[in-house]
Amino acid sequence: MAVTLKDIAIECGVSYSTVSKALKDSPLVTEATKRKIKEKAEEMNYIPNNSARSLVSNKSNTIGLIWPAVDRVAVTTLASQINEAVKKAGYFMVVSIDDPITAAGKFLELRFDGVIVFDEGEETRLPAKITNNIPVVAYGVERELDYPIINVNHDKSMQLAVDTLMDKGHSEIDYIGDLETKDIRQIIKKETFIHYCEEKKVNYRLIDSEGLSEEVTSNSLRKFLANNTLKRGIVCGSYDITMGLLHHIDKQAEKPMIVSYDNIKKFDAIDTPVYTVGVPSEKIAESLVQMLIKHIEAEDIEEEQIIQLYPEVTYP
Amino acid sequence: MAVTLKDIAIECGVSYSTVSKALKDSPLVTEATKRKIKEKAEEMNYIPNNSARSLVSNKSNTIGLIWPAVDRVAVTTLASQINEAVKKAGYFMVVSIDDPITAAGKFLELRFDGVIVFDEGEETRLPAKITNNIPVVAYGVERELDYPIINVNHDKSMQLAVDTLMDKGHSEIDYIGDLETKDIRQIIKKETFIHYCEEKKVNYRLIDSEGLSEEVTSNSLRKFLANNTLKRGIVCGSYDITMGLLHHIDKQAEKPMIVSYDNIKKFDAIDTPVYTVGVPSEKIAESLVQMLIKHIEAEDIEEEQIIQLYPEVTYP
DNA sequence: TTGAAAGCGCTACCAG
DNA sequence: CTGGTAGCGCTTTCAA
Repeated sequence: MAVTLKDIAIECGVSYSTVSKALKDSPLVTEATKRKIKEKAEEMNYIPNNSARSLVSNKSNTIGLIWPAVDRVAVTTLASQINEAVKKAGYFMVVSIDDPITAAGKFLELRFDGVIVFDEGEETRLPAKITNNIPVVAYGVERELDYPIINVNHDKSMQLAVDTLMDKGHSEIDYIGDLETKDIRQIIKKETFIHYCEEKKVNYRLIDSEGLSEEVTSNSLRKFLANNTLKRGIVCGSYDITMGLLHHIDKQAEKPMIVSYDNIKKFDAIDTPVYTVGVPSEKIAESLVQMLIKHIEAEDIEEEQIIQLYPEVTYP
Repeated sequence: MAVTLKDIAIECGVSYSTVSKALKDSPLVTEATKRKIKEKAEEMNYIPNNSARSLVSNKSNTIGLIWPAVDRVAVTTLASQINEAVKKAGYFMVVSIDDPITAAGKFLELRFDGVIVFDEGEETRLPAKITNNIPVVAYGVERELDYPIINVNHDKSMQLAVDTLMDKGHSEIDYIGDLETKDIRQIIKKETFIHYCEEKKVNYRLIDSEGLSEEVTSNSLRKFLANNTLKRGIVCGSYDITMGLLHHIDKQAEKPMIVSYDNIKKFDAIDTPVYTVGVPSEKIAESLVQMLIKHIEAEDIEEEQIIQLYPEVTYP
């Protein structure tokens, strides 16, 4: 059915190993034959068979991203940036929104070259059975894993957030975030906020967003605001949470100062200026991909398992 | 490196073709040998090589979803539902956030069994060069394509929206949507709204959301509301646009009646009740996958190229 | 510079 | 019921 090397070889009157070489731009083939073969291939609409290639070369040139929670905006931005970085490295990226173990298993069967996983806790820990067979890099929080993990230091971000507010004279600060959660990132943010405020003698309150999405935050804040008012300095746990908050203060004349976690460009589109803390998402993407490629291309490098990335503050 | 059928065969003292059959649960193998082989395979952590399989059987059991704009909430919901439907059909789904032509080309090289593409206009039209070689189904608007497309009848949805408002006594209606766009879905929604209002002698206004995201909508509305007030009946072009609108009317005591396009469960999470029109996303997913599978499993079925799905109204 | 041939891991067919 | 074997499309030696 589909055009193969052999078909091209016949058309060109050469052997199919020559065609193979020509199409890979091998120096072992004359420019003239190369050109002829390439033209024919194009004309015949040749599409390389990755399965065959992968079978013999043990390389599929594709990497898999495991991303079960498709719907958080900040993560979405990261995914696009990872896609770009992967492309730049000469690979193709594909994402699965299945549960992590299933996805990783399938990636293995498909003989992908590597996988990136958004680490969210125990449910996203990939078993050794899998990670022994394919390079894996995680994005998350510092924890013991048998594959490298990029730590974006949520704690440092929160300290930076509080410092930023204090610098502007705020000594009373509200934290809006997901309080009742098992998501380790959220826990770290909350805990660090508390400890750091105590250390710095800052008056603080914790306000539960009751989840991570904008809608739940907005609803939860409505209830809160029925009997309370917000302080003049606010730390938000994420982009989506900030959006939920903005529902309520959008039309307010006197706006509070908001420092939000998640350092993504998307904040620029918002009308209300918001300070932002976190590792810029391009840096995270760059770092993840570099690490993974290194593991794919060099066999068992003895490397630090935890890569530290440090947050920055941005003001639009 | 990785365990192969041969390795298992040696361990079990059988031929590797027997192992192949046993692992596929073929009736041609005794239960006893089957069990032994399966156990050994498990124990040795055998992972089938999809490349090899695909090479000989011409089947990868995976389908690709092309989804370049990762960040619209309604679409996100659809993607998860497609993933579920694909799984139920015995396939694995993988998504690419690359541009459609690149993605489709890669899917072809990877010898995936089919592709689903979110059709948004000319830039997402897949060339015959590709579609001749792999079954494709699109989700979008009725248009001429050389592969089947699921039409969710945006026009009918808009009529339904206006009817719903009229039923409740509204004779003045605002439409909030992306007005300056090349996205055919947005155009159809807007145009139908206009024509239908004229036909029904409804007083209407068009308000530009200046894009499809919640943020831009919110900003644009802020400007609008500086000099205007909204009518008591509003049609919103999408879930995200509705969210943008809610920024402004959240705290209002007297709420307008909102009918939003996009029929997804997510609306249930919102505090303000919103009427919803559109084809429920589970139905879209189901339909897309069924169609694709049909094309994968039966060769060139002479089939209607356009599948019509009709909208429903929902009130939480 | 080109060609021949082995072999990647697997399925499917045919022989026993 | 089990084994042997051809061959899927390709890369990669090795020979010519």
